[in-house]
Amino acid sequence: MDVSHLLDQLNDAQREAVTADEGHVLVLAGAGSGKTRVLVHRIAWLIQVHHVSPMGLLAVTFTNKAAGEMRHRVGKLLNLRPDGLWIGTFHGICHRMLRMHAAEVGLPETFQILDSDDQYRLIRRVIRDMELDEGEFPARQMQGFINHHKEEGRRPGDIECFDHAFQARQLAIYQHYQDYCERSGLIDFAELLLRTLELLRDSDARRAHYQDRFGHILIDEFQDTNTLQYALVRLLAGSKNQLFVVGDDDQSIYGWRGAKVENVVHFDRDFSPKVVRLEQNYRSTATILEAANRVIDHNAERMGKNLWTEGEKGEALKLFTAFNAEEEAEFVIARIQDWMEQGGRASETAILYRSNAQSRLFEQVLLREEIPYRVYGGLRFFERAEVKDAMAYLRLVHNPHDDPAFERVINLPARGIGERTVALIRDHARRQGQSLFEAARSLCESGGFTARAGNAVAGFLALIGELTDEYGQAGLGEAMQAAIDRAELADWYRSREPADRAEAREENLAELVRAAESFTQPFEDEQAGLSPTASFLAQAALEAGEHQGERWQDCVQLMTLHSAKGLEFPLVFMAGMEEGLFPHQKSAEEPGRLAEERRLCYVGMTRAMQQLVLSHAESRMIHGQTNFSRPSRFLSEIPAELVEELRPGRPRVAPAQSHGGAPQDAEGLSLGTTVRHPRFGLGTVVTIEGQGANARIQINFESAGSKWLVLGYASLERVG
DNA sequence: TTTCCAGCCCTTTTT
DNA sequence: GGGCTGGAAA
Repeated sequence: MDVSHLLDQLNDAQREAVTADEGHVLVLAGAGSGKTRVLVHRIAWLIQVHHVSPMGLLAVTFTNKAAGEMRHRVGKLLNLRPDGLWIGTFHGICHRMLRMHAAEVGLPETFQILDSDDQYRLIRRVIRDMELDEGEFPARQMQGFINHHKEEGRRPGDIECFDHAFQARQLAIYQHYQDYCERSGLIDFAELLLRTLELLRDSDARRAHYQDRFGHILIDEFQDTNTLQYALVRLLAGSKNQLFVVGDDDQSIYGWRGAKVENVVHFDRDFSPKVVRLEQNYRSTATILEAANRVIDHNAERMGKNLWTEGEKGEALKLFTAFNAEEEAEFVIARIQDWMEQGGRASETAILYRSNAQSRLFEQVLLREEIPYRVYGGLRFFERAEVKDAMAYLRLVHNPHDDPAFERVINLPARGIGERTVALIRDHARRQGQSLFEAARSLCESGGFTARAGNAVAGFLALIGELTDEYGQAGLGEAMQAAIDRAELADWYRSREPADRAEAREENLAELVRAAESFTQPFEDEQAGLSPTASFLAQAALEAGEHQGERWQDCVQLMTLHSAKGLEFPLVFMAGMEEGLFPHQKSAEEPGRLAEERRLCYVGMTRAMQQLVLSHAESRMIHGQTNFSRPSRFLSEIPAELVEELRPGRPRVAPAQSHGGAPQDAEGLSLGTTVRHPRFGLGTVVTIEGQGANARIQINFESAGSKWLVLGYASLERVG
């Protein structure tokens, strides 16, 4: 068989990884070195050359987006849909296994996944039920405590308690929370993994089954695996299956949420894999790579890697020092306008920052300049309050014992069921070991409520009952619509929120109905015996959807450095390069955390394809107070010869001109000249950088403010 | 029961 | 500076 199409487009190192024979493989894949390509081609290679059945392959990624892309690319390369091939996230794959063996792991058929918000609310509920001080045991912190232990594979009984009253209470909260989940058929994200691990560990039959099935296991972003995930991988691998692991220790930026870079080293030790390094970069200019390499060099304990490229040297990095954060934002947006003036697209530019709060200033300027932009982060579709409200009704129809769903909508919209009444239901439920739904019903029947509350609760129960009865014949979309209509959710938002806010919520509800209507159950879910509703609910929890709908628009991309991982842009800005902000204050003290900040810097720098612009402000408002800070230490780790410093804003001659060149170009523009621009009108030349058609000049326009323009493109007319 | 305001917190995020 | 929470007032 001709397999040249699988190898043609690969370089030597990539080919070595793709065609590796027997044994495990560890691919250390630098940024922009084509790791997804290697994974995709490896899968195709195994299927077409080694005739491995797609059924015998398991490919694991960290995000649904990555899984989707891999699935798509494998299909395209093989020119068919590889049915039976399991490609998914750790959580998605564990979920599927648990559905197939629900009874065996002690879960009801209708078990529901708790997302972090559900989990947080439930933990807060538990703490209140236990009558503990919420100041001493903040729910956020307890959520961290529980998830941390679960991710290390520890049940409450596995945690050593040194007879500390405080520690004992923390454990009690974990235990109560867990009991609550068991009772209501709920499972949080970490539990998906832990339950699966226990299933494979404790059941010889199941372990044997999956070990026999998956002869080849491929894992992406291995540096992001946590303890539980690595344990799962080891269990699934057994003694004979082949692991193909791709990762980059230099891009490990999630240590703070339990990821263990050490797993890369442990893998090397535990499995003695063939190690392949992908160091040729296909993304950035040589200058950008050199700068990034030099920064990451300051980290100790690296596995060692040096990115190189056959491509252009490219321009020097730019460094801008702003007086304050406002000026920094003005500068960045002016450079983007400049880029667009020259024919660049807004979507080719990204503004990266360390913390979300930094986006505000950029948004203000972008809004004023009427440049479309998109901010990553924030709430995603299925995390929006109105969507969760409507989904809670569907959850109750699917499983009335879903207490978090019950709590969410028992009085939403307000139907006169207050805290006292709900407390009564909770209390009854706890004493009877029932769900809130059952407790409410039995209290209704036994007349345990006041007349007023009783009517209200009966009304709510009847509503759920009606929806349940009708749902039998209806499709998912109709059921969703019915729930929204009957509950009168839209009226509720309209009655208590400003019109634009309420309208946005209504639009989201309409979108939710559309999503339900067009939902097609994944083939694998159907095989695992899930009902379409169960599939839909699970997917909403596991895959919360897009941050914002308008992807299509050509707009500037704003995001944190963390969310930029895996992406690339021709023009990248890294803003807020200041000590205290980046590296962040809270990470600066510990060497390990500082190293992670430096990796974050490396990740940011390697996003840039053509141009990288770094900026810092001498002062900025943080928490309502003006802070003064020094430039980030990472800036000083970049060799000076790779950086061009810009200091516009101050009326000062640019460096290029101080070397004797006349501060004037062929068209006779000089500082102070008045010019006319077709769009921006009249303005005064403030700064000139460079010469000839490539010269960049800053002009203070009378009405449009300060702009940076490239002389060759700007069609300026000299006035007077 | 609902609504409003003062006081609290404040790094990064996917599942 | 701004978003969320909980306690106090209507």
